[in-house]
Amino acid sequence: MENKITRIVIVEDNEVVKDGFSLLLNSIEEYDVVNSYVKCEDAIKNLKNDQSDIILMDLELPGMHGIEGIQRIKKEIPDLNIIVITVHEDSKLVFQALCAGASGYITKTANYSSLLEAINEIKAGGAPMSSRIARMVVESFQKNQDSPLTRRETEVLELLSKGKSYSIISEELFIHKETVKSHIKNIYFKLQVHSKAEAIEKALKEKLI
Amino acid sequence: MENKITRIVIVEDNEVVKDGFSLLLNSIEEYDVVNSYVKCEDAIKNLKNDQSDIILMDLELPGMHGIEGIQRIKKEIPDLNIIVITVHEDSKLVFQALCAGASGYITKTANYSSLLEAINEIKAGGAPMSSRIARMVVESFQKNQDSPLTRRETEVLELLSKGKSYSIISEELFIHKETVKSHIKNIYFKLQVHSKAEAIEKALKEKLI
DNA sequence: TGGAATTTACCCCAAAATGGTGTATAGTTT
DNA sequence: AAACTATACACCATTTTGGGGTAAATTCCA
Repeated sequence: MENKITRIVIVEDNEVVKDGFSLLLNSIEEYDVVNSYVKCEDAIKNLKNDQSDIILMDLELPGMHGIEGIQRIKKEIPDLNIIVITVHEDSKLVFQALCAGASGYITKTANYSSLLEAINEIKAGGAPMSSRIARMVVESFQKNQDSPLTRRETEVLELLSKGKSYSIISEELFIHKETVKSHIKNIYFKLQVHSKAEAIEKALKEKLI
Repeated sequence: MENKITRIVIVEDNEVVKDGFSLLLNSIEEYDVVNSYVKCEDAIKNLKNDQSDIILMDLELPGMHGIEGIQRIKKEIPDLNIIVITVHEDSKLVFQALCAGASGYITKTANYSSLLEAINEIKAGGAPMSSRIARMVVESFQKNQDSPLTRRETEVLELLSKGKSYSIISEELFIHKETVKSHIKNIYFKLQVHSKAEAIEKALKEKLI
């Protein structure tokens, strides 16, 4: 198992970076950069031929955007691991890439060692991320610990945000439907809103649920 | 900056592990284990006195559960970094801990070096996680790339899941209200459901939205 | 280029859900 | 003792939802 060669494909429009990565990785016995492309489209065309285990991918590319590319590649070969390598650290792109199917997200840095680490991480079943990205990802889970809502109200709002009606909520919480209504009245008052949609929007934005 | 001592608190009911960690960390110049506890309650009582930068925390503890403990600690001192150290890898606990405010989640292993790495990661503003945990976290973002829904249907369902009514959805998508209805009818048919709540539940479970 | 899939739009209708009033009691926590 | 929380009920108008149909324009892909 250990001496199987890891086949790598690179998609990167900056030729210098692309060739740099190729040289670096090819200089290592266990890695083989089977192909490298400047455009997603070309990488997708040759997916079957390349039979790669890992794709290193930039996001801002000529033609198809990297996010779209990730989606198409994962749709075709779900087990292929894609590592995004970019200069962008803005959260929108990060989450879009992860949603699209990226298994790692690292930022271009001067040192190549983090790239090698990332590839080893992926091979070990991990999800390599640079420090800041990892923190962003973890923080996206964290709830606001200073919610104005009580425990019960939060619970009700959570069910409401799953599209459940007052009746269903009352059944699931074993309380009267009118009680659910009371809770919702209080939620609306505390959040200063006047409808379900507004309440959910505000709750999501402030991470109350 | 670099020569500031990092103050660490340990909460761990296994005395052997607790003392092992303490010894290890105290043997390093820049770390100071200011206190260690067997129970969350005690750690919380001494939060102000301990003035720690980092808390290493087990989850299954006598008395208050670690998840609850994390919540209380973060509520009191939001900037305190908490690293969960446990044997459990089940996803529910991981996500609960992250939601509660943990900044890292590593599993107890034989080697201590990963513990030191984790602490360095945290100090560097990262979010240390063991490979499997990182992968779980990243996978939790990934959408199902084989959705039976079309782009537009997905869009409609996403808005529906935010509690928006047909009217609001139609306004936001600049289409007729009846068109929204058509999309929703098709969504229900494809997902084999008969209500909003069922559709959202199924969509969330199958990661269609 | 031609058929399939997608997106758009409309009709009817009854049941269900929502949101705004207002009131009130038991229990918990501080 | 006071404040907060969770519970429950009544009335009422408006909105929303879901089920039944139908059908045209557009886009995609083979």
